[in-house]
Amino acid sequence: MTTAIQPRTLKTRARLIEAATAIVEDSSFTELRVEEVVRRAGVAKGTFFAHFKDKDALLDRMIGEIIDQHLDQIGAGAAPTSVDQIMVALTPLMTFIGSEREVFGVILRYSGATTVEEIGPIAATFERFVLVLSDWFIDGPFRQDADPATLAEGVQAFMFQALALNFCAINNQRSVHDRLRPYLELWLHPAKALDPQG
Amino acid sequence: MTTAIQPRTLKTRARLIEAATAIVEDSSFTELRVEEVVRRAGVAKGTFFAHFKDKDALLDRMIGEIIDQHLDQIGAGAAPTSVDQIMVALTPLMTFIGSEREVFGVILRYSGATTVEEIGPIAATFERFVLVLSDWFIDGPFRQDADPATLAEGVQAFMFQALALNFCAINNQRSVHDRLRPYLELWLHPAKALDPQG
DNA sequence: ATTCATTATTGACCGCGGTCAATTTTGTGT
DNA sequence: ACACAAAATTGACCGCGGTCAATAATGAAT
Repeated sequence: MTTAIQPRTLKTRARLIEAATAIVEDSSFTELRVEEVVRRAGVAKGTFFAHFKDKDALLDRMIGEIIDQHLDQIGAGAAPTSVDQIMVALTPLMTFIGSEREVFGVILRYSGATTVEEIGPIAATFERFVLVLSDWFIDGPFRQDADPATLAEGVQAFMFQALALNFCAINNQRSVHDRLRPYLELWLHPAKALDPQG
Repeated sequence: MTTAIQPRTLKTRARLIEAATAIVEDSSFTELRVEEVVRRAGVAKGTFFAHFKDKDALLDRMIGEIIDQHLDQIGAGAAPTSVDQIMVALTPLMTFIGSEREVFGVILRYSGATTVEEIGPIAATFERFVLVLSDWFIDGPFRQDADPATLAEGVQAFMFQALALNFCAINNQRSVHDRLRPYLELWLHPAKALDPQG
């Protein structure tokens, strides 16, 4: 039998990712073209698709890696003790997700996986997001009547709601921050909301 | 000056929409092709793009109309007095949105408008969604410490969260319903959640 | 009826993602 | 060294959304 995976393969894949990264640095995710990637990498078009199922799979990997780096930062800091601190902690990630329509689009498409075996990088980061945030809600100064993971999922939902509305010209006068804060206040401090003194 | 809009125009547009509707009935939104639409309508490809900015604009219109019909139903019924009743009321709309990945995708893309003048049908329905649901939260048996519109936006966010997770193979064992209920319970009945007897 | 500016339609063409049969490269057994 | 099968690469090709200069149809003014 022959070697299952050749060194050549890894080298080519690295070249493709390198080329793609350079393109994003030069312009943006939106303007990334497969034909430009293979041109810079010096390989044929077909080679690209031998390495990535489709263009989105490459973006999935690149964007997933960036999100993971943000989660490293989020997880490394001390657990927030207020909604404001939560928003400060989440800001860099939200800024990235909201930086380009294309990025937001890919994340929305890839937040779900088609089959269990094919859980992509982005989908994985969203599981991780819930794990990281759940820690904040165990014994934190936030509501204790709910499953921490459910609270984390709620924060995720509100984050996307705020970002989606921000991409919408009708109501993008308010910043993502101003939009997210009341959601989180009501979600995480229902008692305080019921009674401002409490 | 000449007539601003010719009868011919309306007729052609109607033929295009008719053809597209027939295709969706025959197959699905996913399999709708512009070339098939113009073939059935008996016009050239360029004509399509003289009537619709792009393919998404047609889908925006078709899907927006369907969502509007669901909102008619939702608005016509009596205001729900429990989370379960809310879910019953929202079920037909959620079933439609979750019926096809393509439908969900178009809605996510078009829930926001690029410019204020270009608020599309789907974006309009989401403003209407908030209006309709806000009515339920004024003087209803739900939390009274929050702006009704904010509560409605929260329901919207959770609806999308539940739908998005449902498209995800990792965790689609739970139904959309089972996923949505705890969110809404915690969102709309924080006091009850704090004290099960209350 | 004829002119003429405006509007609608046409279809060849392009961009770009994605496919696949043919070809080349690679590592292993002899 | 050589043969050979598996793996990697190639590039012509396709599908389909979208463009645009050229052409045709329309209706108002005369």
